[in-house]
Amino acid sequence: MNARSTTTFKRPTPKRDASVAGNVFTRLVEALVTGALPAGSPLREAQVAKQWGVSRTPMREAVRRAAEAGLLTLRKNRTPLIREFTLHDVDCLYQLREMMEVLAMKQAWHRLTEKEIGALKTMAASVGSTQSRKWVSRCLAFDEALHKIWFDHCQNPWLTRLLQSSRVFIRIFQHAMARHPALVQKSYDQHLAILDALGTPDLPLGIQLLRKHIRDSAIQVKWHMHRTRSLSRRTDARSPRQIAGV
Amino acid sequence: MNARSTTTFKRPTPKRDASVAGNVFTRLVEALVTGALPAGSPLREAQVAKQWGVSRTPMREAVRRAAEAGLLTLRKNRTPLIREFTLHDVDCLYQLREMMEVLAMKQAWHRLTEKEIGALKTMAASVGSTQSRKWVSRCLAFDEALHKIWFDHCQNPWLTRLLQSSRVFIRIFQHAMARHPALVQKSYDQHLAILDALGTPDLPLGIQLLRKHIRDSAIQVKWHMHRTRSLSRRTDARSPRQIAGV
DNA sequence: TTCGTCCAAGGTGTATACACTTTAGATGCT
DNA sequence: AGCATCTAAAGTGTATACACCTTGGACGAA
Repeated sequence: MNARSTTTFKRPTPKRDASVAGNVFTRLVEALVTGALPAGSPLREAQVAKQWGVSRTPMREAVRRAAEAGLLTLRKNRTPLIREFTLHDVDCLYQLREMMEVLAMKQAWHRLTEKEIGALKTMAASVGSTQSRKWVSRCLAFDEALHKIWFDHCQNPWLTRLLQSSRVFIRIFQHAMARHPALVQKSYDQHLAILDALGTPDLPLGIQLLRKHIRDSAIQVKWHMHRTRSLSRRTDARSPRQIAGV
Repeated sequence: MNARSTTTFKRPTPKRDASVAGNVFTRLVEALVTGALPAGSPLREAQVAKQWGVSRTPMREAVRRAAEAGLLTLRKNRTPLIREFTLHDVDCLYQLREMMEVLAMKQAWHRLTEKEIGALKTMAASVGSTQSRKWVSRCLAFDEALHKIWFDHCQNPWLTRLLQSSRVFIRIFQHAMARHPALVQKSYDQHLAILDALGTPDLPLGIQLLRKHIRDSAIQVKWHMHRTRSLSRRTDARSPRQIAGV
């Protein structure tokens, strides 16, 4: 039971965060994003802590942080549940995302340097072919880097923080869809269009493209959610219903 | 922190959280808002916990929550500091506030009922005269209730959460200014104008008034901050060194 | 004096013990 | 069998113990 600190601390070792709590939080978020800890299931902090070889204290801190972020739902004196997102949640979260990212883009637009944009274009060009085994992950990395540009240049650290938090939700929604090349491809194309606009002074175009991209993403997520849930409920595939609108 | 049911602005809300951690967090936020724990000073969790008669565990949870909200700054293995807000922070936070409240108002506009608006008008009329000892607190309560209307009706619980968090900052900024009747009066007047628009279908007018109100508030806060800091610097001639760093 | 070193005090980070609450299964009565 | 009740297991909430880090002052050497 005792992972003796005296014996196992023979060496400072990797220690990225240097804090157990921070590492556990990162690991928890990752588990939630990938579905290793599946939505809807209870999260017993003692059990997971034991499994991960840490005490309850840092585990608890991670759980509370995740709950604060909206990833878990807490009930008094009951074990936390991993949040299941509804279609309405998706609408809400993407509405906020659109609002925040548009503002960030406005603030950042005139501060972007040629060099950074060039780096992104290089990255975009090097995602490789659809066949490549790493194509999807490179597309997602490009996605991340592109959005990060206005996250980081919006000159509003509070907005940056909010955007980063919201990214976790996006990653959760994306994760399940990464298996559908058509969706990834469409997203990539839209990112390319935005990137092309970035160098120009045409901010309204950039905003328009960004809005469209985010709204289309929301629709894709909802379509995918609806489809997989229908499938999981009934074994037979029913006719696809229109769920595009709110 | 517990989101209370709507329409209960009558109740003083004794707020039994039944959880030490929750109560401590509430108390901590209150201390930060009122300045009982002054900005810039270190927050030693063991010390405050002892002072408040609780153990370090719930204290620590409260501290981490407050830090997550942006009220404290954490440094690894060092005692947390109570955040001091800069003029730029004010700009940033009010920019976000404007963005979020405008969206909330848009979403809520057509859902407000005559009854609720009537209740607000009653409340507005009953703030009493400027001379009344409770005038300021009634104005602030009216402020709170008015904004709460679109917080609660925006149909986006994630947005509601963000707005509620941001309210803490506003309260901090307001606190110091509550001693200036002229500022409270101006704010009250603007609130009245918004309330008058609420019943009408003229959403653009409402948004325009709201934007103006928020921007004016930001200016007042910054003006007040600048003024008090200049004063404190001049009178604090004893330690000229600590000013140089700013 | 001035600088460097060492050490103790005080603080955070983590582990563990304990108290209370919830829950599920066994038991007994009808 | 069906239902109420009791009880032990399991889980969260809180307190406390302990390890480590940081800091500031005493002390000695240059």
